[in-house]
Amino acid sequence: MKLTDLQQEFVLHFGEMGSRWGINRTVGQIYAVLFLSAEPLHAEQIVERVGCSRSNVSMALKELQSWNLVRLKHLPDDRRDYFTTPADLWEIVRTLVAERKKREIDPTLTKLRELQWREPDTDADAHAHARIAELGTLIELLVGWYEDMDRLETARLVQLFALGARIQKFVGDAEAVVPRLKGRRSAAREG
Amino acid sequence: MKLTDLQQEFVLHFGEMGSRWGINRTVGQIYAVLFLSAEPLHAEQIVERVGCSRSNVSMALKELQSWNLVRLKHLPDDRRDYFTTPADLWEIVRTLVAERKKREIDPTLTKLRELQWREPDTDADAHAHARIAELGTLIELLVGWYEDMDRLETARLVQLFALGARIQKFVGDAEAVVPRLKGRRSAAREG
DNA sequence: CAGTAATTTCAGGAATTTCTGAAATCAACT
DNA sequence: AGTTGATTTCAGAAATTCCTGAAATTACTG
Repeated sequence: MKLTDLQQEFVLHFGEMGSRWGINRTVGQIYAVLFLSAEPLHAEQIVERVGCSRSNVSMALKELQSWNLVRLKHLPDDRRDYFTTPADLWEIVRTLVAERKKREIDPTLTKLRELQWREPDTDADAHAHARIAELGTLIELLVGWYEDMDRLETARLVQLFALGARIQKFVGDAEAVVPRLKGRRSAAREG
Repeated sequence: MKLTDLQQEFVLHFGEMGSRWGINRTVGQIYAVLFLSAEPLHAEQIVERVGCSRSNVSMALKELQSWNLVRLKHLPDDRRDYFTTPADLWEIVRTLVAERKKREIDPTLTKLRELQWREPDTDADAHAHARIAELGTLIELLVGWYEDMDRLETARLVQLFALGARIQKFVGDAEAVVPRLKGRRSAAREG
């Protein structure tokens, strides 16, 4: 089956965006095809739709699997591998964020912590050392927030995002009632 | 001036991470050098520190400027361009998120909206069309939340991130008092 | 305007990434 | 074990990205 114009355009767009998203064109296109398809697809069907070589599809699927972005399925009496993307878009978002964090943030956080152990050698190092520490603290704050959010049920997550800045109002109110909220942070997190 | 071991290691790390972050090694290294430096640096000083060609530094700085990640300074009686990164890390985070959104999200959102106009051609298209619409809605929700957050003062932002999941408690409470919060969303956003 | 210092541009070479077809591997069935 | 069909691996070709040195440009100075 060939793609409709609508689908074609979506697929080509994902291919073009691929490089900005840190994946290559084929991977982007294949993901798009799977994302749009109502049915799981096997490799040969993907070849038809994106028009690249069979081996390229194989490699791209491996890449998508390493990102946990596709699921492998099997049909009865058919030994081919079929692939899909999750129906739930929030699951996709969670996966995407988790994987990007793992690849783009975690190695740096590890390195920053490692560098913080070092005593600053020289005077000029003092500033650099402080800067590294500050960056580490900031990233830890953001990662901690993310981990908190990731634990929430999707319904709750949607609610918070939909609230947007109006969340502030509640926090402001609550702070008046429960002062020194910040001080309680680490204790509360451990629970 | 050569870099200390501490600085060298940080700079090399940023160079290596560059490809995962969608920038090249030189750009990553130069950013790292500027980030650590207590003083603004001119191009020749950067060449000394990262050990690449003068022209490469020029191109990399242009790239960093296109990301708004560096600031240009001038010293009295010195016509060279000096570069720094903002002292405030939250400003850096804001810039980074804004630029990544601009490059990685906005073009796709535009495309999705464009494709939603199209009538689904065939039956198979119906599913694809629905999927595209769903994705558009999700991204709009996330972008709306981001824009809301971006309007907040940094102190407020830090407060919210530090709260993490405990924010939920307040929202839950508030909902009991002000029901049908969701329905009020669009009206409130326009304010 | 000539001279000088700083920066930018750019053609082409180096390095890296992506893609392909052929061969190898794997797994189910006889 | 042998056959068939699906998938993976991999060496090298193709494409892309990155980097350099030389030349051009910009902008200040005397």
